[in-house]
Amino acid sequence: MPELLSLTFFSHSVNKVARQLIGTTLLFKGVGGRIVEVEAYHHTDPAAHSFRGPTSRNAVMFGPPGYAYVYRSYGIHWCLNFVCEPEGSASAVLIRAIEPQTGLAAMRRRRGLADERLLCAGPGRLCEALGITHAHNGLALDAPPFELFARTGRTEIVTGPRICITKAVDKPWRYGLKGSRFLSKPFSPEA
DNA sequence: TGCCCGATTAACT
DNA sequence: GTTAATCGGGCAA
Repeated sequence: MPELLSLTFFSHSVNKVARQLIGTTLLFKGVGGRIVEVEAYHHTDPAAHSFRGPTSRNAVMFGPPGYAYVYRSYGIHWCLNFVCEPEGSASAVLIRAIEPQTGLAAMRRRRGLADERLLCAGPGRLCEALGITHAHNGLALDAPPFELFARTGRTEIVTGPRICITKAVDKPWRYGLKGSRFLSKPFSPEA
């Protein structure tokens, strides 16, 4: 069985952790799969929620690493982030897509009749499939309902510009599993 | 206080 | 390609 991630895994630079998270297995209440796409958000980055300082929404980002930051996007969807770096850095990794592996029936039920490729291909879709909401904001990642298992074997990673942002668009802080068909959007050029 | 916009998605034309 | 759904934060007044 792969190694369970500890909180110290998250205490490094947000781009390093983002890269390390590709291939990691994420389970929430026993449902989930392999992480295939993430994006890094550093507090000095105008696109980050923490850029303009703490608010009630982003408070968790200013706390210690290894905790879940869940926020509402466009007033509709939930998005899951992992807080990284030493406490106070207010940096986090947005989990954008996973490859559905465990609990497919539960994911399909929550998402409706979506085909498997689209079950978790996007931050909003992923949270809906796993049943993650605002109620889980601030939970530790090394204890139930979360389970995170280190990747095993060789992992080929591709990078590119982040998606659906309007600031700091040039930063190549999107990371993906090379060749995965479960990405929210392809990386270009897809090698 | 009010208005605009966004780390999105699905359902249109 | 375009647009609605829907709400917290930023910023102008």
